[in-house]
Amino acid sequence: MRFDAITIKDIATALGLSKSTVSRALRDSHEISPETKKLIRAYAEEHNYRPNPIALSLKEKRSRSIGIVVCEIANSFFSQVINGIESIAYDRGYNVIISQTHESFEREMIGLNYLSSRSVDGLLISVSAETKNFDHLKSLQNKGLPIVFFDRVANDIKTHKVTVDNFTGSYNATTHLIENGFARIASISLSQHSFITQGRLNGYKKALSDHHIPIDEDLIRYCAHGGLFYEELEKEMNALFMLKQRPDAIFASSDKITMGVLRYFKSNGIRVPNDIAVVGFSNSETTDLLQPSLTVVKQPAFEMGKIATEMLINIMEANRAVKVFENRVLPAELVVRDSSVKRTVELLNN
Amino acid sequence: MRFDAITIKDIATALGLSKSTVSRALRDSHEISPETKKLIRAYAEEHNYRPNPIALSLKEKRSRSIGIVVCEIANSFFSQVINGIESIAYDRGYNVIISQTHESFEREMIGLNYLSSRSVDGLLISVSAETKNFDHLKSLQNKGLPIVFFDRVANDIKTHKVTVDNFTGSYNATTHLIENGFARIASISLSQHSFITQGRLNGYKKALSDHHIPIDEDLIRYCAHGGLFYEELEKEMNALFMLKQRPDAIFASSDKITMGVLRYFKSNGIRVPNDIAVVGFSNSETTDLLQPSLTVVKQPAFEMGKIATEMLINIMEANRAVKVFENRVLPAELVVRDSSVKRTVELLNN
DNA sequence: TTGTAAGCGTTATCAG
DNA sequence: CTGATAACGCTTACAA
Repeated sequence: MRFDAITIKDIATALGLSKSTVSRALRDSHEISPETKKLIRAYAEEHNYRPNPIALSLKEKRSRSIGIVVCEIANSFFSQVINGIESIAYDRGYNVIISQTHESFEREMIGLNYLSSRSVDGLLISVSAETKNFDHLKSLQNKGLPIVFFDRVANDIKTHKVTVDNFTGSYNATTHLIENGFARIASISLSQHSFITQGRLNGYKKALSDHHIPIDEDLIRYCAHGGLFYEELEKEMNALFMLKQRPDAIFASSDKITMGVLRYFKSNGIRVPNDIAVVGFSNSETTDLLQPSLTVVKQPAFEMGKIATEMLINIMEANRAVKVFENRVLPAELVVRDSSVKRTVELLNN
Repeated sequence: MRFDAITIKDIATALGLSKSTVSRALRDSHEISPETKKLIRAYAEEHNYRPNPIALSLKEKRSRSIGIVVCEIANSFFSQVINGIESIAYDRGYNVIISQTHESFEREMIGLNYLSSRSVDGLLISVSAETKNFDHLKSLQNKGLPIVFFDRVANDIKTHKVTVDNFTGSYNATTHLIENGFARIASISLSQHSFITQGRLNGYKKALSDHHIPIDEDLIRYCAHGGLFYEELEKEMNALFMLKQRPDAIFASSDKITMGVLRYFKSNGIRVPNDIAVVGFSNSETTDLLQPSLTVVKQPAFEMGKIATEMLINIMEANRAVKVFENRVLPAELVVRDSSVKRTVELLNN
């Protein structure tokens, strides 16, 4: 496909045929005689002919590629989603191009610009923690770009969406803490305006009120940059630990934040779960190896990627404009481990 | 850039000029009068004109994109490398397309096929654990595709390479274990033929022999698939623990394998470092939070990505064929934590 | 059944 | 200073 790439034209001249004949033969058109076909295909095979996808894109005005926008591929949740996306996309003949925002709105814009200029045929996006305004996405959609949101969605854009049941996930996690004897439960999450924060916070609050525990706004903290910078998280944690009444448990609502919380405890000599219990959203594959093993709310990330991609391809390949959109909500799973259960003396030595 | 994308032709007809004039004005050619330029640029600006990169690629026979092949983006080491790659690539006006092998030779071939057919202008690759034969890469290179290897390189392909000093990294890790009183040190690494296994194993062996410890081949194990499947690793670990003389320390030579080893110990109730000490190659950002905190050999992943990309772009943009290649070796850092140091009684309770 | 020509968006060459 | 034309690789009316 490079310097010496063979083209249809080359085949045509070599065989003394026309470009169109060759093109048709290669696409197995019925209007080409079997012998000619055979001849052409043999030659193409022998010379390892590969159609030039760039020329095709130009002609067909589509690239057979899907753009993905996530904050960080280093985040287990997102890398699992990406694997799900790829598993479907490749089967359906699409390739994916990944763009990272690193939780920055500006980077999101740049990435989006690139992807759309690069003529992706569709977009799968989980917006950055900083993103409050969705006009840029609306405008892309208005220009005809099919978009499907996953995880961090834009409420007011009409399209397919795949999310996890943030409310129930948090509700269960919080309830679990309450049932294990914790009552001053703090919450630390992404930026306040974020879609997932809303759901997760509501689940947390509902669990508290269902158990007649008053909601203390001092215990509810946010990280505007998703805890991508440790300092951001540290500030919030410090605030929490300066309270006259310290929390006895903490519910962390994203992978990055959960790890930051543990790091904070470690560097400040705060022991889990003795001094404070922890439950966090996380899809990391090593949470069971942590000290102590971590109770997590786990999302079906791979599944989410698959579903989002199927939805997207459905829009892309639809003959008429899709008007009715689906809002798919997947269950989150609570995995109970040691970080959220009061230790008995026996366990101390392990 | 989609359905309603404005083109040079549109501008030309709207302004009653020719395509060439518009094209030239947009590229700020000196042969266009200031007024015409102004007019055209104003119109282009107003209508948000963006050159179509696909048309450009077709014309220029290059896509301004770089292909990346790694085993898994979920692996911290590789996601850090990718961030390094992006940091340079975007600055120099290149975009990146990522392909994952999941340690499979077949997938590597498929990905490579895609990337080359997609006309990437250059390739950055760390081969899969299964890859023993490099003919496919040689042939791509012969077709004119610039390639730079990082981390897992192909020895017999002549091009730039960036690796870490695997030998010294392992030597230091092993020496550290020896100096801390361990003598039956096992090694578990990627497939035997892999470039990095060779270096890491040699460092391990040299450290042993420098300290007059005999090399016991029973203690040297390999994971042909890089420990991507836990069962693979479990088998090797079982073999190790079936020995009459069990190892008292283990040196794990990749991120995935290191985590697998810890998981093995955890599920078999083997305590670290009491029952066995552990040092492993890892770039994971949570190794300090593990139980116990993990002593690691850490690679300058981001740096490696940056350097590899600079090298690649140098080849791609060179006016004459590059004949002299560089083999850059970066230092690995040993981070000593608890998993490799015999515990005193005081430490037991934390 | 096969060939010719136009077009996708762009730039380069050559005229004017 | 500006315009017409060809070319990149491919598909597809339309002609033959």
